[in-house]
Amino acid sequence: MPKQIASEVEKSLRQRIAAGEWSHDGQLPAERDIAKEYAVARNTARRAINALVDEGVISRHVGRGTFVRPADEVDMNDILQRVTGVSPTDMMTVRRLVEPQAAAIAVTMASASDIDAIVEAHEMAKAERDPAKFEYWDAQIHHRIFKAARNELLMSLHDILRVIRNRDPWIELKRKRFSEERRLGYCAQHEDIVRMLKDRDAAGASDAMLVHMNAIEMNLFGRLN
Amino acid sequence: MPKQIASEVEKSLRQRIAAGEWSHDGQLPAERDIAKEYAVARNTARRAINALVDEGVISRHVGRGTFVRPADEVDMNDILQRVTGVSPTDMMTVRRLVEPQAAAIAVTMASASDIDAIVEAHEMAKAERDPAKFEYWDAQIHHRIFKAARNELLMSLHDILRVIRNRDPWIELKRKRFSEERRLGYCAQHEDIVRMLKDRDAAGASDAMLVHMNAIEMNLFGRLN
DNA sequence: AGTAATTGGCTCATCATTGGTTCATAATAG
DNA sequence: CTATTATGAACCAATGATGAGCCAATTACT
Repeated sequence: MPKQIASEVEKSLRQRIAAGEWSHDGQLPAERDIAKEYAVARNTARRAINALVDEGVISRHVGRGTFVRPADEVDMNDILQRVTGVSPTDMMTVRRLVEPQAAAIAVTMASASDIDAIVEAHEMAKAERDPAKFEYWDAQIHHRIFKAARNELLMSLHDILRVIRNRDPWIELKRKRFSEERRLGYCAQHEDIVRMLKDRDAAGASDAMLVHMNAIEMNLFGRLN
Repeated sequence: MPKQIASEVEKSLRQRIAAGEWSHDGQLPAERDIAKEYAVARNTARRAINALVDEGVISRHVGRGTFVRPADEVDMNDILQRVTGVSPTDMMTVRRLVEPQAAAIAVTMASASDIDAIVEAHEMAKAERDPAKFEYWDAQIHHRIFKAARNELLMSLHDILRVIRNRDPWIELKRKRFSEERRLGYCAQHEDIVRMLKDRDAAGASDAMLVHMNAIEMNLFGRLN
């Protein structure tokens, strides 16, 4: 029964690596030997090893062998830990840095349907007076702009910012500083951004987004940093 | 007797799933085996299973099997999983977007000792001809510039970029495109950046960093995107 | 310097397993 | 009788595992 033997092998290898079995010189046995040890085909062992390589746990070199990679001085988990408690000021600084440029890139990369999707989110936000739902469509506008930039990494970075902003302290902050007046202000700013995107005006989109970021920051802190 | 046998089976399966009978690896027996176990036709077992799939309790995959649906939480780990496979082009786009601005912020936020630390890394890089060690100090320069910007989030984002670039495919790419000539070019560009930082020239630092990013991109791809 | 051995990279044909689908037939409920 | 459900069988398509072979980079040996 072919029940993902590869992932079993992968799990086992990961454990053995973590246990330091090959920490002496960092070299794992040859693929052919690993396959023999687990009594599987070499291709199966390879798939297991591939997963670990993709994860960055090990590295391979033709003619030399497979090696345990020295742990990054900074690993993803540490970053995770740090990033969750980031301050609103830092967040806004980064947003002000990234979002206008993302909008500019979106201008050059977006397809017509990307623009349509952004416009749709904007229309939804305009029509929505309930704070929570407006919040959702607001986030969608920004998300879709990043998506329109067609850069996976950029999108992922934006996702990280979003996740942070959905954490508890942020939700409180946003709720307290929300008003119908401000909602209308945001909508007007979104309108400008969307127009620039439609006009394919990169500099204009970037500027409009910066204005929007500044408005958000003013509303959150009562000042710019 | 055959009256709603399917829904009897469905009920039984639902119970067994809830009881955690297959929670080990989440895999249910093959349809043919379930049918055999309940002594019903495969189609009957299928109808029972269909109901659970429609409910979202389980999911099926041709050639693999039927699985208890893992609770799907879209969180930070998923994002980080995604970013690990990002393309060099996307990476350089983001670096070109972020690093010049980070340099500009660093100009206004850096303490004297922050600048010293950057200068030190630069001196070390200049003195180091071994590719791997130069690579290290090169990374340190950029890292310390981000650190000088004194923004936790910005630093974390940069760390994420670094971790990605320390993955295997990137290491290969960097190694192949490395030469002493290019090392000297990088050093000269670093020199410019450092000078602007010392002079507290934000626009100059940003420009110098952009020049550096473009040089890296040229070396990696032979062109700018 | 040149050669052989080792090692990862890659492709291919093949097989077994598994869900996806259809169909003709039989049994049961209303 | 009619409609629904169950049965049993067959075939399809996707997936994963296998084993074999060859290539290319690197190392080790002569």
